Formats: sequence, C-alpha cells, structure tokens
Amino acid sequence: MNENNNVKRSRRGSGAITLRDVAKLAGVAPITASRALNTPAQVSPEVLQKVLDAVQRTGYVPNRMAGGLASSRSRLIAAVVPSTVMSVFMETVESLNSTLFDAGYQLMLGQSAYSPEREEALLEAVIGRRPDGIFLTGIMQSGKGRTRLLASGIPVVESWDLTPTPIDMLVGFSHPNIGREVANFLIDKGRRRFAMVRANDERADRRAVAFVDVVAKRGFGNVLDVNVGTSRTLAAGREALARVLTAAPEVDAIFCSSDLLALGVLTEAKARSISVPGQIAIMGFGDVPFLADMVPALSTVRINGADIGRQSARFLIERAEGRMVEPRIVDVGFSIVERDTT
Amino acid sequence: MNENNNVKRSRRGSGAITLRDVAKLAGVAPITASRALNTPAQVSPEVLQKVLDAVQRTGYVPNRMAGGLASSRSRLIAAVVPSTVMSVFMETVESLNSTLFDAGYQLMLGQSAYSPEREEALLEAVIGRRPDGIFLTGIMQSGKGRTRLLASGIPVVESWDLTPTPIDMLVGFSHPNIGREVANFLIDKGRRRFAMVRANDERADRRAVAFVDVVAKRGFGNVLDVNVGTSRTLAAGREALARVLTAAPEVDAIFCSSDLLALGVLTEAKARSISVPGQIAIMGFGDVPFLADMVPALSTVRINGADIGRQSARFLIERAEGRMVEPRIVDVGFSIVERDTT
DNA sequence: TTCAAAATTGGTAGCGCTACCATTTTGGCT
DNA sequence: AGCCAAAATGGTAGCGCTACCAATTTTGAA
Repeated sequence: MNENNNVKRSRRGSGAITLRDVAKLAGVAPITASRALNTPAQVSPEVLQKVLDAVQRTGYVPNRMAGGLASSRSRLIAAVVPSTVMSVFMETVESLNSTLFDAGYQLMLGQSAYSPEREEALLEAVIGRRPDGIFLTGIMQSGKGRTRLLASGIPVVESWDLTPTPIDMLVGFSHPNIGREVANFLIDKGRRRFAMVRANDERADRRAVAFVDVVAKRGFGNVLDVNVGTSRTLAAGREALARVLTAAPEVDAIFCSSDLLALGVLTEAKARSISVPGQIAIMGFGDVPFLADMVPALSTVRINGADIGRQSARFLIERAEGRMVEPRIVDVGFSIVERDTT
Repeated sequence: MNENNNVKRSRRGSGAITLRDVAKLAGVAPITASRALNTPAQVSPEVLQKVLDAVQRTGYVPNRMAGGLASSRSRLIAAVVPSTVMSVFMETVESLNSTLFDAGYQLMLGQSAYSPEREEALLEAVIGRRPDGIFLTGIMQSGKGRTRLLASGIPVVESWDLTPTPIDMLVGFSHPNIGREVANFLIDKGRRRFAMVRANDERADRRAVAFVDVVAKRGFGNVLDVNVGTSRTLAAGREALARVLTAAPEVDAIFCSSDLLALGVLTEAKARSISVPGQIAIMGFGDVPFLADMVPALSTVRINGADIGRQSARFLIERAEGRMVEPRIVDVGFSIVERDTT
C-alpha cells in the first residue's frame, strides 16, 4: 500500500490539499468525508472525529468553486452599489454582508458607478459567477438588464425604491411619499418659498416631483430647482446655496437630495451668516450616522439602511435554500427627523 | 439530426445554457468555442463570428466557477475590511475594485469587524473561494492567520501600514512617522500642552507612541491620552473633548485618531465656545472627502487611499498573471494638510 | 512542386466536489 | 433467532469548463 504510487501527478490542479487527501488520511471514502463536513449528522461520531482530525492535520480548506459547481449552489451573493465612498448605501451593504456571512454566504461587490455601459459589463460578470442571489441598490431600469436577470433565474432583490413590478423581490420605500411628506412638513412649519438642491438621480427626481406637486397644490407657487449634476459633494452644496440666493433670495426652505449636499448648504449659510433655521430651513436625505451629533444637527429623512440590508439578506437566503418568499415586496418606510435646521 | 435526442437529461445541473450548447449551435467543438471567447486570436474570423452569433442568440454567460475550477484561476480578488460604514478604507476599496474590474477581476468583500474570531472564519471562507489574490486592510497580526495565508499560496497585499516582514506584498505608510511629524508640526506651531483622542486601534497606538516620544524629547511634558474605546463616532469625539477639558483644561492641541473623532472634538469645542484654533488646535487623521469644504476646515493627515487601492490592484493582477512583483513593499507616504483648525 | 512550419480545429481527461443510487451494517422488534 | 427498516458508508458519474496533446489544414519558402 505505497502512498506514493501516483508519482507522475498531473501538472494540472492547484496542488493544494483536497477532500481526497483528507479522506485517505481519515481512512474513509471521499464522499463520506464530504458528508462529515457538510452534514455531520449523517455520519457516525467516530468517522466525524477522524475526518475532523485529518482536516486539522492537513489544514484542508474546501474548494468552494468545486463545491458550487457540483451542487449548483455557489453560496455567493452579489451586491451592486453605485458607489462606496461616503455612500448612504454602505450601511445596507454592511448589514447585508454580516447577515449573509452568519448564514454561510459570501458577498461579491460590484460598483455600477452610475454608468449604464459599466452596468452592462457588471451584470455579465455577476451572472457569470452564478451567485445564489443578487442585491441591487435601486431598481433595474434598463429593459435589457431586467431581461438578462430574469433569464438568469437568479433570485434578485431590488431595493431603495418601490415599484409594483419588481423583477423578483423588493425591499424599499416610496420616494414620492417622501417628497410629499417633506413638503407638508415644511409648509406646516410656516415655510413659504422653496428650493430644491439635487444631484442627477432619478429617485431624487421623483421626490422632487411630488414635493413640487404638494407645494403647488397648497398654493405656494413654484419651487426653485438647482441641479448640481453628478457631484454629490459638500462643495457642490455650498455652491448650490450661492445659486439659490442669486436666483431667489427670498427662499426660506431648501430640500436637498442628500445629507452631504445639505451639509454643504448649511456650511455656506453659516459662512454667509445666514441664520438656520431662522432665515432658511434645511432638510437633508439619508441620515448619515454622524449628522445627529453635529451642531446644528441637520434635519433629514431617515432611511433605515441596516434594515434594508438585513431584510434583503433574509429574502435572498430563503430563496437560496429553495423556499418561497411572500410577500415579495416590503416597504420599510422612512421617517422625517426633525433636528436643528428646520 | 434531431436536437432533442437527449430527452432524459440529468436532473443535475442548473439547466442554463452551456458552452456546449453554444458550440453545437455554432457548429464547432466546445473547445473551439471556448477559444473563440477566451483567446479570439487563435480562431479564424469565420468561426469567431459564428460563435459570437451563437452567444448572442442564446444569451450565454460563461460559468466562471467551472472556468475557475478547470484553470485554477478564479479571477476573484478578496478584500478584507474592518468596516464599510463611514470608513476611510472605502476610497481604497473603490479604486481597488474599479482597477480590478477593468482587468477582468471581481471583488469579494469580507468584513472582519475588528473581531479576531470573525477574522478566523472569514479567512477560511475567503481561502475557500480560491481567490487569485487577497487584499488586507492592515497587517495580519495573528500568527495563525499568517501561517494560513502563507500555506494557501495565494498572493496577499497587506496595506495601510509598514512592516519589514509582510506576508507577501505591502502597500502602506508609516504610522510612527505620522505621529512624529504631527508632533513636530504642532510644536512648531507653538503648541505646548498636548492631548490625544483615540479609538482602540493598534495603528493609532503606534502613532501615539511616536507622538508622545517627540513631545517628550522636545521637552513638553506628557501627553493626555483619552481612549474612546471602540466607538469611532462623532459623538465619541464630543465626549472626549469633555474628558480632556476636565482632566487638563490647559491643553492647547489635540491629535485625534480619526477625522470623525476630530470632527466631534471640533463640534464640542464650538458648542462650548472654545476658539479653534485660537485656544485649541485640532488635528484629524484620514482626510475624509468632505472635510476640506467645511467651515472651519479640519486640519488632518492625508492618506491617498485611492492610490493604495490602485497600487494594490496592480500588484495583485501582476501576480495573478504569473509575473513577479519587485519591490514588494511600497510606501505611499502621507501628508499633513494644514487647514483652519491648527 | 515539395515539404516543413504555422495556423486552426478537435478529442480527451481532468479540476475538486456533490447528487444519486447501491450496498453494507446496525438496531429494534416479534 | 429472524426479519426488516433505518443508519452508515461507498461507487459512479457528472457539474461546465480548460490544459494538454493530437490531428488536420493552410501557408510560404526552397
């Protein structure tokens, strides 16, 4: 029984320890070793111990690519995010990742960077890994993308928005509702002349439309609209206030499409000695973590990003394990957080 | 030539389109179709066209798990980050990801959450995917982890620090140097009574030691040390200033272990009408993007996180394609950014 | 025209694992 | 003791792809 009889080992392969090696060392068949590791209840305690010992001694780490290929279960979940830096989505990604990890899943991160061409390539790359689930921040707008996702048969969670026709599952909240509630909130606070500062973002557009609509319906004229393009920076917010002041100095409330933009507006207001909220009320969106502790603390719309991540992870896990999910659409809502700037 | 002759298809498999299907449709052998997609130069233009057409018509997306298993190249890179929310590392992850993506690699994200037990499990999960490279934020301290990584044979980039003995490659900067330079900088600015506000973080500790050392050497007594534990929040910074003021009201310069903490100190100072930098100078660390545009703008230590990501990605790609990397240690340096709070 | 070299295509045999089925062993019951 | 179901173990055949080698066709230099 010479163990070295397979001297002319193939040049292929990684050369790493395989399940075969572990099984041989434990004196059992490979399939038994596999069971010992994956479904320990199916093997006798002695065998389990022998296999575990062999794993310990060899430092064996199962090859998940091989396992995934054989079982058609990759235990990978892909998350597509537009950006990671200073992004309101990271809270979601963090809770998504940690919930998934605890259930034995890995997270693949793709950045779409708000670019359609890149999104196309990203989708191809993502599907190529055969993840057990895909998490999208936002709703897949492109019909091509939807078709592709649908054709892949992979469970999908869209998020951060609401639509009656998701690809598959959905965990989000209503942007128009936010626009409406914020408008009502500000009007009820006695504000009369409104401006919006927003970056290029389809969701912000829908908040804006609803906002404008309510303002008009309640009879407070039109809303000054300042678009800062693609830059979601604090600096863009500062510049935006300058533009607001030039175009309509009488504005007394500004709804921004992100907290960072709002922080910029607030910063510029302070720099110009404009009293907040005395002269101008400022409202952000997203509730990034440190906002609450600043002085003045920014009023904003709070989205429970961690909740979205957790809920999405649960959905994806359920589906990955073959169970159905019902209902497939969850509205996690939002809340207006009144602090010092309104 | 009935295509439906394999009626009793196996119950296994995903049922998705495979390379075989594409090859059959294009009228070539599977291996030829594989070459058409992976090394098109090795195939005649007509065949290439036929295969591409077949891909188009079927919507075929190659299974990267199978490809990875066969070729021992997963085209996956794993990144391990302590946290993603409001983290100074995300700039690095973003540039890492985008550089990798352009070269045809995918990013797997693991969160160690500053916890050793979790790091252990994470490492196992990461190695199990057989990534072509691993990016670590920070240096792998645990000997067990080092051994494991070494044994895996996977190229590793450690980062965000410097050591003469990295596991493999290293892209970082010197924390002691930062401590020293900041100390000298503040002393040269005329500051005399120092405090440090820092979270539990081994790297911050080393900055602190060097800082204290310089202060002592130049004869300005000891440095008040305020530890905020694991909370890296703005609120923690505010509370920290309160503690500083109680313990040593004469302090005239505070070096914080993160920008967020510094922002908290600054916020509390403002709340207490303490003039900055008149009475107290404040220095952060990391240079998060929006800092520069705030009023007052926080002085800080700038780390080029994007550069670390890009450089690391290049290293990892080089190694994944089988080329050597020399030198394996890169010091990307840092810079003290003087703004309004010093 | 001749023939070797280069270009193109194909066949085979895995990569490391698990689904599926077959076989052997064990234990509980009459 | 005898029988049968349940528990434990094993064998085989892939998962979908590519490395490696072999065969064929094309090209170009002599």
